[in-house]
Amino acid sequence: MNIDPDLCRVDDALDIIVGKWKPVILLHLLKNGTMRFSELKRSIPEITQKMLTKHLRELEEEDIINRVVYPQVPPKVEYSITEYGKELEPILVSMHEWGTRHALRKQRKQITKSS
Amino acid sequence: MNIDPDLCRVDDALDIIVGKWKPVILLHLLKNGTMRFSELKRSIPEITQKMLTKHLRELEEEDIINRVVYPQVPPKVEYSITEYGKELEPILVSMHEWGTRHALRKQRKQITKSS
DNA sequence: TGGTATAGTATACAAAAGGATACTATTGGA
DNA sequence: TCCAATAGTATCCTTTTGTATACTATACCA
Repeated sequence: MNIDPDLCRVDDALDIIVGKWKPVILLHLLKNGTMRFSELKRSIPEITQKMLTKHLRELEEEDIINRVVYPQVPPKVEYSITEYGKELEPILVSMHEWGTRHALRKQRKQITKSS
Repeated sequence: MNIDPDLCRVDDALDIIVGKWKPVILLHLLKNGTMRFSELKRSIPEITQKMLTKHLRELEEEDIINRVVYPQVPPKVEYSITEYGKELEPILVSMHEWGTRHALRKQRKQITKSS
């Protein structure tokens, strides 16, 4: 099956997935169901609050995740994948599988090069 | 099936596919088999030579495409997908399909908003 | 003799993405 | 009375990515 390059919609999908922390955010939510902002932050220690907020907002904007604010102090905000967002899972899985093979291949290439 | 976010290899795959013109370059090569530099350039009129060269070099570096130089003047260089690179096709196809649905969804959202 | 074609490089610049750090409001608890 | 916890903003800076434009070598053709 061949995609006509002029009607290519790959970029529409990439726009959603691309972002330094987006895949890992999505995987955490797919794995754990519902998570608070602070739980996500703790699960991805290297991310800054700014980037976490930014990526969550972008994913929410595209209906990939839900954001629920509880009006209490200190604040509580919960994030979860939408049903629509779950349609991304097979793509993430196949990218993870391909990426795993690719990482191994590069590793082998390095070893043969240095020997 | 759940991917452990800490062992996530999605980014390894994204690193290869991401780049403003990479998907469209790959689709052209998947569709047409072998193409010369100038054919690709003509097929993607808005791309600059610099970006075409850069993306082709990066794809070559990762064994996704082959580059064959014919020692003649004016120069002739042919590009084609490697067998390994063809393993990316199912991922591109599913991203294209998801992207198509997503574009339609956004379009519908726009229409209902404006009416 | 000068123009065309090919597959690039080189240089400078603009825009987008990401990072570091400090700051906010509010309430309960020590 | 002061500190901790939560979910953010605001500001400034650096890095990465992409664009614009000019330039190259060489052979063929008119």
